[in-house]
Amino acid sequence: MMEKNDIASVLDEIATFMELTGENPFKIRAYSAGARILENMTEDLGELIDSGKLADIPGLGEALVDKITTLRRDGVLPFHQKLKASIPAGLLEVMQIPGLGPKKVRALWTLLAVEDLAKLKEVCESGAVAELKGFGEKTQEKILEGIKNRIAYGKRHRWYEAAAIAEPILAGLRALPQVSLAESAGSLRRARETVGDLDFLVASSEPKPIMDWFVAYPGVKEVTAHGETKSSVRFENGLQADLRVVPAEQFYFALHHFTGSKEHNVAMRHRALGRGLSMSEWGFKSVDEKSVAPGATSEEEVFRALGLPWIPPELREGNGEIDAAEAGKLPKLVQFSDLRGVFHNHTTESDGDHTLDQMAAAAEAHGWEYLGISDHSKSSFQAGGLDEARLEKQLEDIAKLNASKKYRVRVLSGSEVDILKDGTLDFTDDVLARLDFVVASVHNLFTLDREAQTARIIKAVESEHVDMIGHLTGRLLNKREPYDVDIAKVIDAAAANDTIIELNANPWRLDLDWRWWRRAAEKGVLCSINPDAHDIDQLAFAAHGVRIARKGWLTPEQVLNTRSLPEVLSWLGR
DNA sequence: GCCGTTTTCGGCCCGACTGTTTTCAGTCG
Repeated sequence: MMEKNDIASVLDEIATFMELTGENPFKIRAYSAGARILENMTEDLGELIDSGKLADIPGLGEALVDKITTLRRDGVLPFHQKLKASIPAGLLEVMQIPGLGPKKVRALWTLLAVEDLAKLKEVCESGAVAELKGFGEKTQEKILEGIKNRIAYGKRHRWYEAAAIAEPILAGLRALPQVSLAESAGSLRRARETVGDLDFLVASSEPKPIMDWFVAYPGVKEVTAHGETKSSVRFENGLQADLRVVPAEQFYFALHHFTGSKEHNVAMRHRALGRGLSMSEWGFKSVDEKSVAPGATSEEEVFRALGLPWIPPELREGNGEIDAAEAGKLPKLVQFSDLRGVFHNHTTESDGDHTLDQMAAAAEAHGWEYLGISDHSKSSFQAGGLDEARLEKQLEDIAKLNASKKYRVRVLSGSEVDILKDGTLDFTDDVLARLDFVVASVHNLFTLDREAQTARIIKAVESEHVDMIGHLTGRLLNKREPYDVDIAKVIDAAAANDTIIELNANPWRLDLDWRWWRRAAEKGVLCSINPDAHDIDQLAFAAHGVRIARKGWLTPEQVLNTRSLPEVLSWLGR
């Protein structure tokens, strides 16, 4: 049986193959769109298929439903296999080289027998590529450069790394005298966990000096485009950045357009057409050309023209945000300033870099009412996990610190207790009962099969003393895949047992993923935005968690640590 | 391949930029 994301990959592969065979572009788009739908779907695919409701999803017609059903059931699709057999597998990688699209790859394949990157490199180095019609010296060089850097180019960058590059550029753009408005757009503005490239948008009537400043920015390794209204550069680490300069009256249309997502824009354009307006990054145009189309001096006005309230960028993923906006049901999203404390933080007792006292001082500086300390338990030997005696000692230290009234922040005693292989915990119930809160996490046996991993975690969810489950899937962005766990089942168990699921705000983790939170919250699962800080600076990771919570449609009411200390203690039953 | 108050065919976003060629095709977003 094949899972959603694997089916999506097959559909994407079909789309790429069809590009190479010169299929109808709209047919290709339908397959790609189908893949995106599957990836963004949190409903159980098996249930949708069984109930016949898969076909109700816009974008999935008879043919795709049929193919998805076959893939899920058989794990293979004859249509896909046949297509695959007709095209060299290596061409998929060739397609990834910047500047190479289906037409050029097809030419390389049919005219120079290029079937993989090795052969591509060879024919570039021999000069054969530059001889081809439609190719030339520059293209040939660019391909070689692309082969050399393909790993760096292909990689998506974690949000905070992209943000660190974007912020000074944005500040620099705003400081230029020719610039009246500047924003960053794209997936950075939508707060995706990873960012493919940076999109800057500037309003100005004098683009040239702005473009010149941008392409000369320190750290730019390569200028891939330098035009009147658009320039593109690439930085040392492979991250690409685009800058577009538009007249002020187009700025908010362009900002909306380049913020995306693509799916959101498609839905917005569709809505505009229903109101007699054609919508693009340039603005509205009246379809009948008789009436004057509305302009916009803010993003709010873009939405208002379509009868909608402003939709926060985090929600613009084409997952029903427009329907919700129309119905007046957009969530009032949680904000960083709503947080009144944080759980799940470490000290020097286990693998943290700062002492209990230092962590408390740092939490106080954030203005928080409480700070939850949860060092590792004894089985996490590699992290200096605490045994019962050291935990006892830490309990006393925390009690003393609180009693001293040195800080106004109340330190809550906890443990990040290991979930053992069979789902039992690293401490016995009587030990756990003495703590203010308990986070239970998996730190080993990442490769257990789905059934065993799920059962193990659910057993912890059901444990009387476990208040929250830490980093549910264990993923490290760009580094380690999530472990194989049936998240929907864990969510159901968490709802049934009043167990919180953590939103681990470490920017490598951002776990649980934003795609699941809306469903979890609808089922009644409470979230806790936990920095998992291992030093005083990492307490600020909570901000990353807030962004992901917003992406997951969460309101302050659905997040435990927006509550006051008395409310939190009451919820914890202490 | 999908969709439909323009409904079973015919449209599906389209403009900027580059590199090639010399007026435009291909790529990208």
